[in-house]
Formats: sequence, C-alpha cells, structure tokens
Amino acid sequence: MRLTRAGEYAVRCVMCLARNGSAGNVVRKHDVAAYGNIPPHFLAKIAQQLSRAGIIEILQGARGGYRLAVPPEKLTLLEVIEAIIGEIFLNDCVVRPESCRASSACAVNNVWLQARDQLRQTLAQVTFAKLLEEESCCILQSSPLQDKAENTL
Amino acid sequence: MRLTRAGEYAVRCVMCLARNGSAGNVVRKHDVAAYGNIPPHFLAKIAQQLSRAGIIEILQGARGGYRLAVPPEKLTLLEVIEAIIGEIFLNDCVVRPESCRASSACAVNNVWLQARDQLRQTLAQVTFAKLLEEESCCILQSSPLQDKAENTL
DNA sequence: TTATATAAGACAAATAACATCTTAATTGTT
DNA sequence: AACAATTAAGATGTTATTTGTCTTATATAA
Repeated sequence: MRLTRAGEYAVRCVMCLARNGSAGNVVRKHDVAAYGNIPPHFLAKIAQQLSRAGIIEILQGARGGYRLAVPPEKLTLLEVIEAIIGEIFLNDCVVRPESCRASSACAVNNVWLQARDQLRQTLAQVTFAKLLEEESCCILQSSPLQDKAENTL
Repeated sequence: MRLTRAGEYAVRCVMCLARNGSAGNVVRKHDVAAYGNIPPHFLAKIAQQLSRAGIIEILQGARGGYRLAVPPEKLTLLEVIEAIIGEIFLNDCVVRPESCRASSACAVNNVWLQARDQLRQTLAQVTFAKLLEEESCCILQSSPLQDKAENTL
C-alpha cells in the first residue's frame, strides 16, 4: 500500500464537502480544487472514482459540482482511500499468491496479513465526522471558500 | 509505504542466510539468488544495502558470499525492510510536512501517524528466529541448496 | 440559445521500480 | 606470481505507475 497523492486529494476533497456541503449544498469543483490545492483536472478523475464508489454525487451543468452522498458519520477514511487506490495491501504475496511459491504456508506472509488487517481496521475506525470535530485536513485553518464564494463577476 | 520487490528479496535473502548460514558459514550469492528466486545482479545491490546496515557480512573473493552479522533472535522484519526501503511511512505529509499546509494540527495526519507506528511495531516484534520456527519464507518447503551445494565441477 | 459546469478518455511527463551489463577489486589455489 | 572464482560498484536500460494536462462531448440553469 501507499497513500498516493490521488488518495490524499480524495481525502481533502471529502473533507471539503463534509465541511461546506454537508447540509446537502453543492460545492463547485473549482472551489474544491482551490480548497484542497488539487489540480482541477486531476480532481475530476478522483471525483469520478468517488462517485462510482457511491461516496459523493456529481451534479453536471451550470451550478453543478459535488456533494457528499453519505453522512460524514458513516464515512470512514478506509472507504475513501480504498475507493481510490483499491483494497489496501502491503505486499504482493498477500494479494497475488502466484507471485511467490509456498504462498499460504509462509510465516512472513502471515505477518503481512496481520499487519494489513490492523491497518485497515485503524482506518475503518475513523469517520469524517470525527475528523471534522478535530478540524483541518492538511489545509488552512481559516474558513474556506470565503473570498471566492458565490460571486465571481 | 509498500513492500517493494527489493524488500521482499531482502527478507528472502536473510531467511536463506538464517537457515543455511546461521552457524556462521558463508552462503554464496549465487545460491542465495537461486534459493530466493532473486535476479543475481539485483541481489548484489540488496546485499550491499543489508551490509551497510550491518545486517549481513559480505565476503569477497573465491569462496566468498554472504553471512548474517546478527543472530536471528536479534534481527527483526522491520530492520531488514527499513534497511532497504527506508523508514516506513504511509503518506508524504507525515515525513515531509512541507508537502502540505497545516501539517501538525491536521486530524488526518494524526491517524496516519498512529497507523504507521502500529505497523512498525508489529514488524518490530517479529524476529527471524521466530520466522524460522514457523518455517518457509515464500520458498519451497524442501531443503534448500541440496543439489547445488559444495561441489561444482 | 447561451453560458457555466462537469464527463470521459486520450495523451504527455515525471518518477519509481526492476533488472542487466560492464569494469573493477578481492581472495583462495596452484 | 598467475589464475580462477567470486563479489563490488555504478552506469545504463526497461517497464510500470503516478501525476498531470488537454480536447471534445454532454448536461443544466437561465
């Protein structure tokens, strides 16, 4: 495993929506990108993955944008991350037994399996509601969107 | 983080030495490579890293090869892996705070830190002595080296 | 119908992982 | 001393993955 930048962007994206759009209002892609310091076109792809995973909703057209499809209390870090990078694993052996002889009976492999389960559990215990309480996700403290909100031109 | 193939090879290499060379006898690079199914030239580089980390000793010249520099009871998975892939971390933020604003006060970051510590602890608890007891590291069950041992030519 | 948004996927660039090759250097053996 | 066996060191090449951008299409509100 490895939290790729895409995974990190996804977390920021969801944090942004949880904060600004939790009441069901839509946040424009552009604003999410600015908030999370995410290249806009890259965000588009990430959003699509999150949408396919049922985590966010994408609204097209004028006044379109993104919004959470799941309440923050029910959304965990693990879900968001695995939506982007696939199911977490630490080494090949665990996921592709062909890649190594002895596969199952391997003592080392067992350690990896255990470590991986533990990691996934840890991430599954953290909801975005919890994160919101503790505030700020790799992001400026000050209230977001405030100067680019609503009115451009 | 992610256990790269190099990391996996390193583990196999050490397992091979722990099994065959634990009494202090030297195992030839060629044999380690065959045992662990490791491309020989690649093994050379991995061995050099293990050697620099003080985990194995490299003996040059005719009848040269590798041997463990540390008793298997004192050698952990974590040490071997980090000798190859560097200190384990799960995301950039944790290691390079510049890579993201808000750094320290970040709730998400704290989760990563915790998960990472846990992972490292798990790996630090597993010694190669323990692994040896449980036998076989991604490797054939049958006794190793037996047909290529000692006498070529 | 037009302006504002995002979708979708092709494309390009950067990085990292994996592997090999070549030219030394080292050591035991004769 | 010379030779054979063996690894060192590092340059180089290949492939895969990640990250990012661009273009063309599509959807929606006004």
